[in-house]
Amino acid sequence: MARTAYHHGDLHQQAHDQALAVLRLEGDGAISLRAIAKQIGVSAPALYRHYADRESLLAELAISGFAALRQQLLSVDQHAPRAALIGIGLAYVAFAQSEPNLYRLMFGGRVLPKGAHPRLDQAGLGAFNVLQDTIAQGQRAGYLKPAPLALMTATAWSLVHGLSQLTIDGHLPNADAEPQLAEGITSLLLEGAIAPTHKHIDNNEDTP
Amino acid sequence: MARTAYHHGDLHQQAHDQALAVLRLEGDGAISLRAIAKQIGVSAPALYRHYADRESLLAELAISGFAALRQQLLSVDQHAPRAALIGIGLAYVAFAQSEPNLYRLMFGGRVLPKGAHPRLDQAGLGAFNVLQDTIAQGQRAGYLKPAPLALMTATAWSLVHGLSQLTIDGHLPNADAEPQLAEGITSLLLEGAIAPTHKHIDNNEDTP
DNA sequence: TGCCAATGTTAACACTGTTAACTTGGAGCA
DNA sequence: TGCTCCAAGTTAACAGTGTTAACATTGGCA
Repeated sequence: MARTAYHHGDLHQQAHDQALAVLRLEGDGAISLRAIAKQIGVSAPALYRHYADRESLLAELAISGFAALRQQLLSVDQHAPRAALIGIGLAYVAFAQSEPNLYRLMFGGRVLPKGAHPRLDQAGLGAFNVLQDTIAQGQRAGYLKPAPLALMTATAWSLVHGLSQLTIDGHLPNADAEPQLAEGITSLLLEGAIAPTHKHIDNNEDTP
Repeated sequence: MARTAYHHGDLHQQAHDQALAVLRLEGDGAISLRAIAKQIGVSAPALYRHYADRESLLAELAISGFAALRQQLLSVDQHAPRAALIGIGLAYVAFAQSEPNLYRLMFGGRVLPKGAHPRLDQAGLGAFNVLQDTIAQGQRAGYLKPAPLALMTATAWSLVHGLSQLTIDGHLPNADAEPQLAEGITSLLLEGAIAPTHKHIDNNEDTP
C-alpha cells in the first residue's frame, strides 16, 4: 500500500522516530501520543492501528535500545580476559551515559513492568548474555575465580547497572567529569577491596 | 486553628499518608492529586495550599524514604569491619526489596530531577554518608585497601544500588528466592573476582 | 469490476494537573 | 465584645491526556 494523502504509508516508523526524539530530549514522561500524531500529520487514534497503547510504543523504544546496547557490547575486543571484562564494563556505562533517557526507560521498571512485553524481556536477555559470555570466557581462561557463573554475572551486572544509574542521575560524577571512575570501579571488583594483609585470614568464608 | 467541617486541620499529613499508601500498592504513576483529595474528603485545589504541585508531594515521599533508609543503615552493628560492611550492604538491599515502589521513586531520576528539591538531595546525602562512614571506618581499621575513599564508596554504592534495582524489577532473584545472593555479591567485591593465581601478575595496574 | 480489509477520520468519554475567583471562619487586636 | 484579616477551604474552568466507538477512504485481490 503506497503513501497517499489518506494512507500515510510510513506511520509506524515515523511515530517510532518521533517518540525516540522526544524521549532523548525530555524523557519518557514527555511522550504524548496526541502530540506525536500531530507532529507527523495524522490523527491520534490512527496510532492505535500500529500500537496497542502508549505502553507498547514505549516498549518498542526500549527493545531497540536493548538491541543497540547489545551491539555496543559485542563490539568490545574479547582477546585478553582482563581487557575484555573492563572493556565490557566501560562500554555498558558509556551506553547509559550517551542515552540516559533511553536507558532509564529500559530499566525503569515502573513504566514497563517485567513480563508484560515478552519481546522486551527477550531483548534484555540478548544484551545480558553478552555480559555473561564474557565472564564465562574469563573463567574458562582461568583468569576469574571458578565461583558460580550466576553469582559472578549478577555481581558484574549490579555493578555496571548501579554505576550507570547513579551517574546519569547525577549522584556520581559521569565520564566527562571523572574519566577514570568507571575503570577504577571495575578494577576494584576484579582485585577485591580487602587489604592484602587480611586476604588469607578472611578467605575461610568463601573458598571452602 | 482547630478542625471543623470547613477547615480540615490535618490535610497535609493525611494527603502524605494516602499518597504513600497508593505509592506502595501501585507505584508513583498511580498517584493522582484529585483522587487523593476525594479520598480524604476535600476538594482538589485544597492540596495546593500544602504542596506546590504534584512533584513536591512526590518529593516529600522520597524524603521520608531516605530518612527511613538512613535509620535502617544506622541500625547495623558497626563492631567488626567485615560484618559491618556486609551488614550495610544487606540492610540497603533489604530496604529496597521491602519498599520497591518507594525505592524506585527515590532513585527514579525521571520523576524527581536532581537539584529541583534541595531537601531531597540533602536527605539522600544523609543516607549516603552512613555508607561512606562505614567504609572509612573499614579503612582506618586497616581492613580495607587505602584506595581513595570516593572510589571505594562509589563502588560499594553502585553495587548495592544496582543489585537493589535489578532485584526489585525482577531481573535478578530477590531475597526470598535466593537468600544468599546479596551476601555472595558483597563478599565477591571484598575478596575480588580474580583467581588467586593471577593476583600478583595483574597488580601492576592499580597498586602503583 | 467489485468487494473487503487495512488504515485512516471525527466525536466523545473520563480522566489528569493546575489556576482564578470567591467563601468561610478562627485568631488576634482595639 | 466586636472587627478585621488571612489561612485554608470552595466551585468553575482551562488545557491537556489516553482511549474507544462509529464512520470514511482506498489499495489490492478474486
